[in-house]
Amino acid sequence: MPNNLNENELLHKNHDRYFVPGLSRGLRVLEIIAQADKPLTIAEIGKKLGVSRSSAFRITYTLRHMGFLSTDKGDKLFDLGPRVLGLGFAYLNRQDIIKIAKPFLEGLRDKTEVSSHLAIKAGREVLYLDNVLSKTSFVSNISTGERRPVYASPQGWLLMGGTSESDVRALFEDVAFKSLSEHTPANINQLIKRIREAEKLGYVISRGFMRHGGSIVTAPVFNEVGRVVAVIDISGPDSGFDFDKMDSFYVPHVVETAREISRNLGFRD
Amino acid sequence: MPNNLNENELLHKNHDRYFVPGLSRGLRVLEIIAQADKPLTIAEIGKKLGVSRSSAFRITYTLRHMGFLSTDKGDKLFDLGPRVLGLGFAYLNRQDIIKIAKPFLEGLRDKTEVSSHLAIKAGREVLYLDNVLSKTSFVSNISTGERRPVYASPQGWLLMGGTSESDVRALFEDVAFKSLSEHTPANINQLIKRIREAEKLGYVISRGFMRHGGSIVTAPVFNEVGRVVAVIDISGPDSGFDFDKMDSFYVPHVVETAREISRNLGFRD
DNA sequence: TCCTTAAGTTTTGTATATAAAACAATTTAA
DNA sequence: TTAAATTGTTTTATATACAAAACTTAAGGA
Repeated sequence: MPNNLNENELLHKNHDRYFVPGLSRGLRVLEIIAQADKPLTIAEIGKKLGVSRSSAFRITYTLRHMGFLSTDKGDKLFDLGPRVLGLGFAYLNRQDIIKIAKPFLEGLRDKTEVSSHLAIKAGREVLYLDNVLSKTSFVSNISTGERRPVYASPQGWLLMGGTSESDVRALFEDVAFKSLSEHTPANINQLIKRIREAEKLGYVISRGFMRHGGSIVTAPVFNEVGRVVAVIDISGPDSGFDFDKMDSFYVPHVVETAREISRNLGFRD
Repeated sequence: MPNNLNENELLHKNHDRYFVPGLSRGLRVLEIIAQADKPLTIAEIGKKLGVSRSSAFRITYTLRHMGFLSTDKGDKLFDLGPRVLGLGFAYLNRQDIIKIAKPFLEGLRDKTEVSSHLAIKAGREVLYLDNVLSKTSFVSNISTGERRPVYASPQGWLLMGGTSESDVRALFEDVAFKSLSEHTPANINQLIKRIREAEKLGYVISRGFMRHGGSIVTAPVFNEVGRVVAVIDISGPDSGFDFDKMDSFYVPHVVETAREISRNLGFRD
């Protein structure tokens, strides 16, 4: 994984002066373990991080004694510890937008009978902050905390609205565009086109996206200075939608709900 | 908060040799900000952490550039950044407890015909990790990812079992006890009483809790060292329960299911 | 207005965290 | 079974992270 090394180098070269390397590396160890699909050894961690075994040893030692990492009985394999949990949920608890949006999402769910969601942009990913489950078709295939690539999701395109072309290019410079469906843009130029279309239209409808038989209607939420700060959507299996009423029913409801949330964030049309 | 300092000292004295102080302090900055109910300045962070302003500056600089902290427009106030979210949810995804508990929760649902749930403690909140819907009485009013205040829920009291009185007081020191029903403790003393009762009894029955016409039967799940790590419950509208069979039927089933899950986590009575 | 205090930033000498190397303990291969 | 390779741990010389002090800017108070 040369990516890990590159990111490390990049951070070091750019912000050398005040950087605390031990901290940076420790947090990246947590993410490396989070992304790995199995517990890792010290040697593996060191290799992925691009540091010596002795340094990896000291970092894991610190994290383990603090409760951010746990080990198996032999102290050979490191996995995430319970102390990391507090951080993620503390973040969620402070996002006022969740509390503000909640009743509107519930209203939208009740009107459309489809699960509704709230998401923001976190780096190159769409991050789901809340989901309100449909009462009729029980399930949503998205849960709070889940992430999707920005480039490959309609919510992501809306969230990039208002971003300059050069900023978009900078953000996706070294990203491989994997084709997740026929709608996935294959390169940056196609992505920029999608972003501009979504921006102009003010909503996105997607059918058969990311997985078979799922559909999405999504619209942007603006803050007091008119920037896109979040998106809401209704989504679920195709069986939950009446496709004849897409433009006349679902879209207006989603767009209007997004606008109401925006107004509660201080947005004035 | 002298606690922060003490913990720091302790860690240093005990494990001096291989400790990475920058990492330890950075993570504690994240937790300090997570626990604070407002964004903090560099000076405040330094004070709470017990380090100089210049060190606090370097730590926040590092965390901010990595996306673990965000700042307001003036770069004066620091709050948690979106990157922390990934860590918490990665932990949840790996917690075998959800997979281990699932079949037992389903069995409990089938026997009792009431929706069953799994929850853990996350800070001052009860966090629902899984719900298994009743097939007869329509819905559960709880969904995965939802949170309830620890002090106001029977599950929360059980989850606080084994916690010392002083730790309980510290945790709820600055919490306002809102009365959510006639069963809600009105202050810390009443809460401690509830916790001890729940701990002694080994389960909690609650009728008309949190909302009209809802009941709960809940019991604790223990890990291999006998600590409470989770709770399970059955809950739903009163219409789903046969109240004559509370003690003879529902309670034994819930308690026994909790014990089976505990055994699968390594607990030995 | 000027003075005082406080907070953020930068510089710098020094205490110390770090990576390499050595060592110990496993695991793998022949 | 023995040798070679790999991994975890300890030591240690040195590169560097740290706290203090200096500097800069902003906020209050008289």
